[in-house]
Amino acid sequence: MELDERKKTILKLIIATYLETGEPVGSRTISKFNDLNLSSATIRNEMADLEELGYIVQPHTSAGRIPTDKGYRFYVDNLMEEKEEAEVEKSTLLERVDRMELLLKQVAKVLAYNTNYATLVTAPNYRKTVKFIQLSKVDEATLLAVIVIEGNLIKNQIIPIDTILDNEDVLKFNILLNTFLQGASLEDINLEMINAMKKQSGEYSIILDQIFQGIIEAVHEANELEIYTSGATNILKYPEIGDISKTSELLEKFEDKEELSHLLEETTGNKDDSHDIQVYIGEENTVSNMEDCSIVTATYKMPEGATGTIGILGPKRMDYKKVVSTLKNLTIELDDIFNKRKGVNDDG
Amino acid sequence: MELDERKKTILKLIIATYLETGEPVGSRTISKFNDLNLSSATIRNEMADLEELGYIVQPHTSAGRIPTDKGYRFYVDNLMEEKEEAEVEKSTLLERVDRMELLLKQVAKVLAYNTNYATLVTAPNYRKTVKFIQLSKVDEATLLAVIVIEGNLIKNQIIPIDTILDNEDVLKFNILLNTFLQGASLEDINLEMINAMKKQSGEYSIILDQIFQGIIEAVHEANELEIYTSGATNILKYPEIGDISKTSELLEKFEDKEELSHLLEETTGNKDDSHDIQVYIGEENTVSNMEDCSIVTATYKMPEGATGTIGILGPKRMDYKKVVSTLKNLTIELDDIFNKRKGVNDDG
DNA sequence: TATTAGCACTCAAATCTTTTGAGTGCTAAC
DNA sequence: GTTAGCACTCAAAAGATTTGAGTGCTAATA
Repeated sequence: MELDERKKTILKLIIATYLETGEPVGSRTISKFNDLNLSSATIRNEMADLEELGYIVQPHTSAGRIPTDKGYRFYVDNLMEEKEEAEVEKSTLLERVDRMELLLKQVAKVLAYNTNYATLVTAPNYRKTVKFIQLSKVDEATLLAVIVIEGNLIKNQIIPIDTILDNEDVLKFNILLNTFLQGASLEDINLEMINAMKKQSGEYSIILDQIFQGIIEAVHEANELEIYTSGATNILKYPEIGDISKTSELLEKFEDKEELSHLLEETTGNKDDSHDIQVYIGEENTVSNMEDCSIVTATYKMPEGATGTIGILGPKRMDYKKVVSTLKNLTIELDDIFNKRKGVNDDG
Repeated sequence: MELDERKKTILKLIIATYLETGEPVGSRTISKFNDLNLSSATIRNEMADLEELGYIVQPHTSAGRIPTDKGYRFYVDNLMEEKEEAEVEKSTLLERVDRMELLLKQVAKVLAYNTNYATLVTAPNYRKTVKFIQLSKVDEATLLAVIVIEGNLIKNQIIPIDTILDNEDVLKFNILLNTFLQGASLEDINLEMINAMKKQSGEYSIILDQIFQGIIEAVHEANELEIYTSGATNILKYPEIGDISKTSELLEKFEDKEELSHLLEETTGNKDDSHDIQVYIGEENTVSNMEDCSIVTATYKMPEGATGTIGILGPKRMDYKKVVSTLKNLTIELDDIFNKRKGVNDDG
């Protein structure tokens, strides 16, 4: 059986009403919509069909209907038209920030504030290259290495050393490091490369080993997938997600970057949706404890084709319209910022 | 009426039992302790006295007794002897970290993990002086200022500039900045000082203004009271703290650094306790929504007399013994680290 | 005089019972 | 195909009952 127009209308009304109220929707409620002009009995018949088709379900015999995952899916794919107005207020919220890290933190925050859901943002998976390295003497026993990576990601690393270095030594090391590492991709920087570099330069000393060790650590850190989250406590606002213990587990999961990257991996696999917005409803994602949640992710693009993800985690009964349109606006804004930034760097 | 020994013993047993079970404690339970050899009737009489004195209270007529704030207070001050054993496992948990920021984050984390309460740690209020400043060219339009502060607190600041600088300029600025600012206290670095410095050096340019602006911002940031927290979700584990909405408010408060610094201010005012451990029980702290919580804070010391605070936020029914002893051990360890570090810096 | 056994009493919490009402499916009429 | 009507269902709310841990008081005891 295909869904005819009337069934679609009724399904849409049921889901929209349920999204608003959170209560199972009965036939009487739907029959009251003027433009429908159908009695509750007719609605009941239609509802029985919709239930048979798996779009809605009764929590118990004498209750109204609530959407199934399949119902939500159909709603998101076919029935929901997006809100377009909300654009005005949002565009002012993102301040220009020239450090990617701070920018993405802010994105997560703004989004959580706007939607009242938990949000997560990953840095783009761009090829991270070293802009430059700066080695400085902090005191007799300590060096500081600062590594600036394309996108102004900055890593500081304290390097304890055994030997006292004079400024000339430090300068020499600086030149050595930058000669070899400037422009190098972080993935390429490993022990072998550094060994090669040592050989080629003819330099060798224990100090150099210590310094390289520090650089490797910093590079390793910089190369880790960063995930920025915000609004975790919003999860508490939606009791349907579960009892305290379930919510608590979910919250802990949300604090665990490992788990989150796992989640994002899973939810950004297939890019079949328009505008790169992905909606994962209920059990469509297989992470445990999240079967009562939906996850909406959007992909933003950097000029060189690198992409990052913005995600929203909320209850299945989520305001999909708002979330999708907010995400769209935000990715557009982000694309914009990255492209403008690129422009500044190239032209100015 | 004064508390005689027997009353003290009984009060102690009541509170200790309540801390374990979380259930109101009845006379029968207490009378079963062998070394007491009293009937429940006698205990009842004593309990009636203790209630009249305000140390315990009945949640309802036919229930056992639970401690009042006054009861907890007496327990903490006079009845509780501390656990001393737990030391062994803890001392290995703190890795040596040479950046204060990372160290304090780790302290918060370790403490939360050990106690299952929410924890907060403030950086010490030491006189922050500039160790050195490093200005580097990121690209044509951008400088990076790195400020290293005593205690290896590192601040990075991106400074956009209008004019192209060559390396010589940057070097010149570096020397200028370090000549004037090395060893300066952050509080002293403000616009006036910088203006004076400009005058005295005879340097003047728009670039310098932009650089100084950036430095001032970074200094300002570095000078803010940093609070590191961990284990916020532990709050969810103690249902007695309140229903979801109350817990949620508490959690949000715990994410708000402003609020937390307010809280810490309040709870570290009077230092009358031994070993600088402060216990604030229930309504003893006046922050709203925290009347069902207790806060235990400890003060750690840096060599120059600067101090910082470690705090634990948990339910009134908290394992005070464990918390106090854990905090003591941790402050000792911290004192140790700071003193050793100082040693390294001075001697090696 | 302090302690205790005994007993009637209290009251929250657990359990069971009843009522309510929103909602359904089915049928017969339109 | 639509709808009015009606018997039926069942979760949730409200009410009634039972249970049991705990109390305070009194009178007997050491």
